[in-house]
Amino acid sequence: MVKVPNGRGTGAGEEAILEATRDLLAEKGLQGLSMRVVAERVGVSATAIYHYFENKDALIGAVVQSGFQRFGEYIQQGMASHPKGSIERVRAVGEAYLRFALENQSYFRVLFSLQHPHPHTLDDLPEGGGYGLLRQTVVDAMDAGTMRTIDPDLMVMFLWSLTHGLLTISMSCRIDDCPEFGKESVAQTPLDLFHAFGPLVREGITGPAAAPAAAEDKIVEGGR
Amino acid sequence: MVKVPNGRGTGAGEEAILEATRDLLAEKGLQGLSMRVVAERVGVSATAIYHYFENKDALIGAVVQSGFQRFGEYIQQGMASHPKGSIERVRAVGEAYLRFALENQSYFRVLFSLQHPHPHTLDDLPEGGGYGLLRQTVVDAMDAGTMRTIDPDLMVMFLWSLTHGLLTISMSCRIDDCPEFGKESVAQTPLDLFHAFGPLVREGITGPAAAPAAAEDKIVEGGR
DNA sequence: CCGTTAACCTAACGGCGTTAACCTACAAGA
DNA sequence: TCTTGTAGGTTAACGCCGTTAGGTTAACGG
Repeated sequence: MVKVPNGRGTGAGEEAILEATRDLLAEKGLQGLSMRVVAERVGVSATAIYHYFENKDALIGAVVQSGFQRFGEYIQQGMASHPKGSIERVRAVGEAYLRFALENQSYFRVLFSLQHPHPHTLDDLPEGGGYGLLRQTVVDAMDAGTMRTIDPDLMVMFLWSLTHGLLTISMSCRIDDCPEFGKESVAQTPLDLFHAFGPLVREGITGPAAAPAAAEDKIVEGGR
Repeated sequence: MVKVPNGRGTGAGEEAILEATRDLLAEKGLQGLSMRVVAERVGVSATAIYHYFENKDALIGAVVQSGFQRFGEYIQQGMASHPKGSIERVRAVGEAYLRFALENQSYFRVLFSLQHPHPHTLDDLPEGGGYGLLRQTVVDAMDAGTMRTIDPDLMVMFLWSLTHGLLTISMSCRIDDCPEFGKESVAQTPLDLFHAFGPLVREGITGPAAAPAAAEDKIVEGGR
């Protein structure tokens, strides 16, 4: 049998449920997401969902999967904007990471929730949850000589940690109504901070290359 | 009136409730924490808690506060182990951060939850949630010349992001049953990774201070 | 002794995830 | 054509949950 369209009811089946769940997640966040509310939006009773998903966790898990899919698209788009092997491409991947998180905050909060770690491993995610893409970008840059050649996995973890940490710290403060997080002297938005990190990432925290002379009074770096 | 010990019952009041909540959080995590369970452990009815805390959120908020207190103690202990102004002290603060997170995982997951950001700003936390301590450490290092002199808040955000990101990425994978996260070639535990980051943090991702003539190489970045 | 009040209690409400049991339209096989 | 299987639902209910309302008790201050 080849899955005939619809026996009867109103709901368009699994995809309709997923879509409603995605929308509700984006609108109300994880708190405002209950089986009954999802069902109401789809136009079925709450228990109908259990014909498609084992339980609420599985439903959210499916949404998480598609969230990582979209995440991967952001990353790939970032990569496409700069030539292979360039350090700019590496930075663009980071920027895409930021863009995804900021434009899909409710998603991001669930994908990287500290509470119920959903997929459990990187390997059962599309593109390894973006890991594979970033890794390839890093390897290319090393091959091209634009980046120090070390264990690529170490480099990936370094860049990923930095970017992810920046985001999660920002979001722990509700990002918008937390003016204290970015102090006056420093860039305010995560994206500004990300750019301001540039010299530190390239040259390290001890100082540029060798010459302290290069470090005139304030390197604060305007960013854009 | 000066708060006479106990009118009557068994429970030792507010502190008993807090202690039970802390314990349950450490044992079962946030999921396993309900008003009724807390009450049962204390030996009172669920509604008794509402005489001390406005609601569940307030209760957890109080626990979060004391969690940050303990967090600050870890940081201070890390600082105390190395001389002021040394780069080792900066690293020790990061290590203390890791130690706290790994030894108090359930706590950490709540303190930095992406779901319900509890304290909302750094300023109404003891020690600014550790920010103040790290900042002082950084300023000392800059004064001593062991660290590049830039906007200290920028430096703090850099170091904090890196460490925090490393932790949250690890913990998104349940840390223990996620062997994939640390690939074979790379250090396995977050602490190992933290140490492995050392050269990258000090010298940057472009390479060790080999590059002599300042920045002709690939400093294309800068802005845009 | 009396009033106040802190520190509890029980009962209940509405919402949650989930299970059990039932229904019904349709496709396919006999 | 009739039977049967099944996909796609339904309602009712269970046991949790956070929270509210309202009552009770015991110690204290005056």
